[in-house]
Amino acid sequence: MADINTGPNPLFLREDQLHQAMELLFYAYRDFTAECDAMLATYGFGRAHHRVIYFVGRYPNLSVSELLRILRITKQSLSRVLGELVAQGFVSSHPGPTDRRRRMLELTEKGRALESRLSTIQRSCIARAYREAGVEAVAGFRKVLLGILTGDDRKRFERSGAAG
Amino acid sequence: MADINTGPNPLFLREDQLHQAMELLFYAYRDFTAECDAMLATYGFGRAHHRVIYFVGRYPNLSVSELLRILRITKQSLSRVLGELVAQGFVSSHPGPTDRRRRMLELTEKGRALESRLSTIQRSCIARAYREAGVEAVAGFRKVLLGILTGDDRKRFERSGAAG
DNA sequence: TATTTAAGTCAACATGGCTGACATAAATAC
DNA sequence: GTATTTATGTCAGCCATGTTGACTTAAATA
Repeated sequence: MADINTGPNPLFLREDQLHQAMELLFYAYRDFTAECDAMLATYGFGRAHHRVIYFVGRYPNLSVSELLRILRITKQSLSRVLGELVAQGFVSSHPGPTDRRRRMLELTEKGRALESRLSTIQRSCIARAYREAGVEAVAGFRKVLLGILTGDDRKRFERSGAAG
Repeated sequence: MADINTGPNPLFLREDQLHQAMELLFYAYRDFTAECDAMLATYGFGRAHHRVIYFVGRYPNLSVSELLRILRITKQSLSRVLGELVAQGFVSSHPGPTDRRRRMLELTEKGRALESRLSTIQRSCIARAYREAGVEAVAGFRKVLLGILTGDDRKRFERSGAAG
């Protein structure tokens, strides 16, 4: 079997590159979440709480059903973590102005403080990688990740200008 | 530190771009794993089994402790899934030639078949994204992901030429 | 021979997914 | 105006996969 790296077999090289990409994604996700997980643990929270805090912070007045669609989990699963966050005053939940069945979710002051601490950790992680990799690398990074997305999320990103 | 964006408000844009990167990583990981999870379920396996199959396939004769270091889980956690895979004949485990305490893990024929099916799914996902994004984008993608890695894994990748 | 190392095992527990069934209130259709 | 659908919440239980702590065994090594 041919050499993995600098062989004269471009097809095999491609296979190996794809394999490496899969692995990189695993390692990157693992390392990207590790620090926040440790921080969250000091609050008695887990990664699931982080996701809720993140998306509610990013899209204020998100409804429960929209959050469910983003996270792709069941409402029973969400209910557990969201319930804790609301009960402990990190997230507020109010009836929507037009449709009063919908709950408008928002971060409270307390929630924003936690979100900020978590964001700082992850931003510094991404910022460091961006700085080291350079501008063109960043554009490529975003482009490839976008290509992996399958659903509506992709369109949302493309609209918001992330593809550039 | 070089500017990442060239806008009228580089600081704000940068913040937003970093936020978007975090979100992209979440969506990409979610979509990247979804199809395999469904396939694994038909075998009664989960994502944890996939990781073991993947790394044992990629690094034949891996020892248990090396696998633990890669996955960053406890041996008790690993033992559950690895035990199932060995018991059901997907992975073989033999004493090492020099140090007989070490177990050399390998995929069996059956294991390679499953690994192949899973790889096909993920490779096509990455391959599509690569194809759409282009060669330079791919190099940037790998470069940024590498920058996110914190431990030894990074060195291993750089040695193996993944930095492009 | 004593110690360390690699691996395995048992028990108990936490997190965060899942399904199914059911309740309530508000919007909407007929 | 009643019937239905929709958004949300809740209870109960199950499963996958992570954790800690304690202990065992066999092999390598000091």
